[in-house]
Parts: sequence; structure tokens; C-alpha cells
Amino acid sequence: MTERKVRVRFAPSPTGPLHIGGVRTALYNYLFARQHGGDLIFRIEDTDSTRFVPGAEEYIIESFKWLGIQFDEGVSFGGNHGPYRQSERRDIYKKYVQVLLDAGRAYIAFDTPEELDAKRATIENFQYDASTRLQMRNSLTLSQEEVDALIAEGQQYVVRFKIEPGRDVVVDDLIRGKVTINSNVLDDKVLYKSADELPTYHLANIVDDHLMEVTHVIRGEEWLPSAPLHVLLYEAFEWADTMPRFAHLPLLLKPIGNGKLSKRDGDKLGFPVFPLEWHDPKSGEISSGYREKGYLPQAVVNFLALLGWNPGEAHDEMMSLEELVQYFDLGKCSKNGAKFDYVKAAWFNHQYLLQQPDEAWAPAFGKVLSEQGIDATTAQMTEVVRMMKTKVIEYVDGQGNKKKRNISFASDLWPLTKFFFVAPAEFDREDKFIKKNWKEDTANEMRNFAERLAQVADFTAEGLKAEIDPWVEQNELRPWNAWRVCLVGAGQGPDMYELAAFLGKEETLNRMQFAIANLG
RNA sequence: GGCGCUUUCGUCUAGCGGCUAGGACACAUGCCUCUCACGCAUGGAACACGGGUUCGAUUCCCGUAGGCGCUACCA
Repeated sequence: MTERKVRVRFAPSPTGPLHIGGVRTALYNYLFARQHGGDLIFRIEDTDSTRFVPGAEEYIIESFKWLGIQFDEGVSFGGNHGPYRQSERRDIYKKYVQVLLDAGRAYIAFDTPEELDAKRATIENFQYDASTRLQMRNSLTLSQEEVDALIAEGQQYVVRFKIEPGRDVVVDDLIRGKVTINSNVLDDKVLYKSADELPTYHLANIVDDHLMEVTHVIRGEEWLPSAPLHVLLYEAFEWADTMPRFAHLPLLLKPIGNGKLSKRDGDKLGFPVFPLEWHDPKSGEISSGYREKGYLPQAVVNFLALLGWNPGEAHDEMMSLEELVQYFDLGKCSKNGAKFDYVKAAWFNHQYLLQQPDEAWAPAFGKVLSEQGIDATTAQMTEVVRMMKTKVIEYVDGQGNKKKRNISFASDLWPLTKFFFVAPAEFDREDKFIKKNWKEDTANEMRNFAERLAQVADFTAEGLKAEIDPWVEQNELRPWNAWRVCLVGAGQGPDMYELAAFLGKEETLNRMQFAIANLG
């Protein structure tokens, strides 16, 4: 076999928003393609006409655009292996179904869903296979004339794959090694349904991968059990020599408890499971997205790449898309499912947020501020970000515990920066910080301090420091905490000189006066 | 139930027969300090269990237990 150009595909069903697990699968395909100078194909698997959801396809494309994952060909990307939407490939599938039928590797079955249900009810562990197919209504038990007649009168039918019993089928998986399954446990899978003239996933998948010259199938572990069936299909078509290599990725699991990560977990624990916000066209339900939540795409990509794969000691965990392409290795993927750790996801975002220049926060920060009815200039916001971006915010985790974490999103800034824009309206005398730092004679000290501040001509952080530091030392004063009470109203905030400079002389003195009047 | 995959700190993981079992997130403590932080330093924390193979098993093999997946005219 000659060396073929690497070609991989990501092939979602347009049944709703793209799940974060699907994003990771696509990311791994992307990394693998880039690394090998290959192509990444975007195919839409819409063979289940009943589950189609309008808008899903557009949503998926927009998600990848946001994440920076680029496709080389496929739906909306062009290419000469199209069409890339399976619903537009009916004729192709029909032709290949006929190939299997003619070769005696598949047969036509007329059993209705009701009849099958009845079988399942009477026979324990009923499976449509070599042991039972001769008791059913299909082209193996009916004469050619009867079959033709049934089709002619419009009876619905399906085409089933005729599995040869008693064979050990080996799937050579890039991540798991050789996986062997006996064909006895495989059933005669439905390959094609006459009702909508569409194939099922299995047939469409094999035909498309073959025709699109796919060399590697990188997909979730949920497909591992049907991989032997796919191997058998390649053999039946006599395409075994160009059969793609398989790699089945571990699944993404819930952060707490057991089971696969689901949409509900995200809503419950306060992290999104979709890249973009999704508005369900039927129920009107809104599911949160990483983009809207304030995540940077680089952070999402970095975090996701490390869920199930890791470069070992070759590199630290902060990696750009380019570095991921460089270091990614299918053979280094782990085999067991990874619990989704949203605390670490937030940490990644924090890191990328810090890497951004301060002025880059302005759009997101501005949005947060305007929601609070505050109008700030970009210069002001940039200055506030500079002072506050390394602070920590308290939040409540999924189990109701109070926790602290670094500022991870621009939206975290509001509770920590409110005082830059709004003067304290009242003081909580029971507050620990205020109690400790506002004693009986503090009001007098602050009055003196305000008088001294009023004389400062250069009311900048540097100017204040130059004048006030010596004065404080001379008079043996420690006015900062009480001053903080005046300007912030709590034990938080940046360096006091910087804060005062930001507020300006007038506002600073006003706030001090107000505090003196209130706290006495 | 059947079949398959899987099992290292709380979480993500490194390890590919001999290591004080390493890192990251999280957590705790100390230093720094005008508050809260950042930063820096330190610390606690893991090889599921039972048999083999071997001079020697976290590592290889077999069981058991747990976890996950599949078992549709869904993907």
C-alpha cells in the first residue's frame, strides 16, 4: 500500500448544539491533520431525518470559527469529494447498498417495528442474526417473486447486513491496541431504510469515508463496540486495503458523581457544556456557552486538549494551538474517561486573560459595566484592569460551598471594582475591617489627612507617594486602612495612592468627608 | 443480562521491570504587605484488591471488584 495523504473528518449530526465532547473530538482531528500536513473534512451526518434541528449546522460552523479550528473541505468549505451533507448523497448510498445486495452480503427485511417488538417480547435477548434471521420475513426466507411483489405494492423495508457468525473480528486501534470481538455478538445491522431512502450511520459512514479517502477515523469511545461491524463492512466492499486506521477517544465524564457529561450538569454546576450559547428553536430553552460566559477560545482549546491527552514532561500545560499541533500524539492519549474539571478550566482562562494586554479587556468589561448602568472610558477600564486583574473573587461552587478563585472572567471584575465607579453609600459598622481600622479618633486623623491631601498639587500615584510618604513618616501615622474605609468602604482594592489618583482629588476628598460624617 | 473498554494524589495526568512514584489544578502553612490578592517558598495527598511471571512489580499475565460505553429502521 502506498503512502496516502492523511485525511480525517469530523462528522456531527445536526441534532442540536455541539457538545463540548464533540469539540474535543474535532480538536484532536484538527491537531492530527495539521501535524501530518493532512486535510480535515467537515461532513454533516443527517441520515436521521426525524432528528434534524434547524440552525444546528450553522451553530457548529460558527463554533469552530470562534475556536479557531479550521477545516479544509466539507459543508460550507468546498472541496472535490462532495456533496458533504449525507442527505444529498442518496444516490451514492443506493448504489452501494445494491453492491452489497448483489454480492449476497446483505438482504432485504420486511419485519415491521411492531413485529420486531413482538419478537423481543417473546424471545429473551432477541438478536436479529444468523440464529434468527431464517425465522423472519426477509429476502432469505421469501422467494424472489414474493420480495418483488411486496416492494411493488409499496411495503416498507430495510436492508440488513448479513453477519457471518463465528468469526473473531480484530480492530487495530491506535489508542487501545488490538480489540477482538466475536461476530456472534453482532446483529444484522440495518444499513438502509426504504422509508426515507437513507442509509443508517454505519453504511453512510463507511461509504463516505472510503469515497472521501479518509485515512484515520478519530472518534469517541462510544463507537468502539460497532467498530468490528465497520471492519466487516470494509471487507464486504473489498475495501479492506484502504480501510482507515481507528482511534477511539476516552469519554468526557461528569465532574462529580458518575456518568457521561450531560447538558444538565453544566447548568447545575455553573459551567457551560456548549461552545456557544444555544437557543433551542423548539422549547425556547437557552443553554449557556463558553463564549458568552467570558472564556477566551485559546483557553477552551488548551483546556480541552489536555482532557484525555498530555504531552508528558515534554512541555508545560500552557500551549497555543500551534504548540498543540507540534506536541500532539494520538499514542499518548489516555484510555480512561476524564472527569470534567471546570475549576481548572477557569484557571486556564485566568492565565490567558492575564496574557492579554489590559486594554483588550475593555470590550467585555465595558459590557459588564453598562449592565450596571455605568459608563466608563476605555482608558479608565484599562487602568482598573491593570490594578485589579490579579485579585481573587469569592464564588459558590456546585455543592453550595463558598470558594475563592482568581479572576477568571471579565465579568468577575464588577464586584471587585464597583467602588472605582460608585462611592460607598453606607458603612457596615460590624464589618471586621471597618471595626478594626476605624477607632474613636480616626475621624480626626482623617480630617487632618484630608487637609494635607488637599494641598497636593500633583494628584497622581507618584505625586501622592512623593509627598505623603515623608509626611506620614514624620508624623508617625498609618492612615492607609482608615483611608481605605473612606474610599472603598471595605478591606479590598488596590494601592491607595493609585486608587486616589484614579478617583481624582475632588472625589477622594468628598468620599473622605462622607465617611467622616457617617462613621464619626 | 450479554459484549467491549478502563482502573496512579480530591481532579487532569507522568511513568513504558529496579524512582525518596514526578507535574498541573485545588487545598493548607509561611514570607512579602496600607486591605484583599498576586508572587515566592513549603507541606499534606495516589499505584483498587487477590493471585501469578520474575532476583525484583505501579509497570507483564490471569481473576475479582468498581467505573464507563454499546446492546434502535439514533448518531
